[in-house]
Amino acid sequence: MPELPEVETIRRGLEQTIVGRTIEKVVLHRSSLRFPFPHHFEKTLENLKIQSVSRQGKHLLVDFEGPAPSLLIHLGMSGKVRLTSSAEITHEPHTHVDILFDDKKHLYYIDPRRFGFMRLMHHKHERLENLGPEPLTDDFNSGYLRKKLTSKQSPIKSVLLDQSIVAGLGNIYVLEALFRAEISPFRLSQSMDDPACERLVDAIKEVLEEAVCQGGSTLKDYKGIYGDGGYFQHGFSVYNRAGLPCNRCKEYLILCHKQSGRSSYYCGHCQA
DNA sequence: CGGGCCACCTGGCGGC
DNA sequence: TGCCGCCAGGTGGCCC
Repeated sequence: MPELPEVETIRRGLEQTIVGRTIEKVVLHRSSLRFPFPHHFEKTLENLKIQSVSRQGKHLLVDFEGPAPSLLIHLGMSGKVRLTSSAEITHEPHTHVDILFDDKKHLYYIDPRRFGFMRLMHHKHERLENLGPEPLTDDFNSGYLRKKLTSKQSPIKSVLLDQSIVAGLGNIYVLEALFRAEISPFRLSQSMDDPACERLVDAIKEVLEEAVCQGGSTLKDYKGIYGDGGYFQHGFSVYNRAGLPCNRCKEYLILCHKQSGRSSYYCGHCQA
């Protein structure tokens, strides 16, 4: 589920509910997700008081008061975070982590495919290696993008999926932004001139901001920390719309072609 | 080294 | 009904 808008929605939900709370107990229902949990993971977190919840790209970062490592969470493809009162004990399948707070609420981590992971970051403010700029900050601008694109041999879509170029985009929002910028996902990066880079940067910011406002996109899985879905999927122009009419030209049908193993949806008429 | 491809997992869906 | 192949919001590692 999770690209930047979904992770940001979760971050906002957690910020309002767990900041100031203290972890009483951590229970793991398996020893690894994508990677093994750190040694002494549970004991390290117990009795820590949450100071803030932040986000870098698709990563969630939980910081604690006092000298303590930060908790880094990546949701992979199917990871979900659910906050429930003590009354709701309903464990859905694939619940791998159970964190109990001092107000007796549980934070569950659920992840059927187990592509997600958790880490402890011991160096405060340690930058996540290899993460590019946040797309919604001024560090991500057309000058920056143009410079990054000139040396690339690959099509524009692959570059935008590279988290070291810009952090937080995934298949959905890359394709939606390319449609808005009227740029084909197959266009070679080197052919992107200044006007094209400006259109693309604007489109990326616009799409992400709208999606964040709507609580992200819910496809198969739910997303909010209370199990509530987002609404941006109703605003898709191309994603999952193969065979439906393009809502810009109203004439051609949205196409779907594989691009390095993943589906690319686009309008062959509006995007060049 | 850059870029393409596969593997890692489970579940849901459509087709036969 | 049942089985099979294919697909899915991500990304680290391998290979050329």
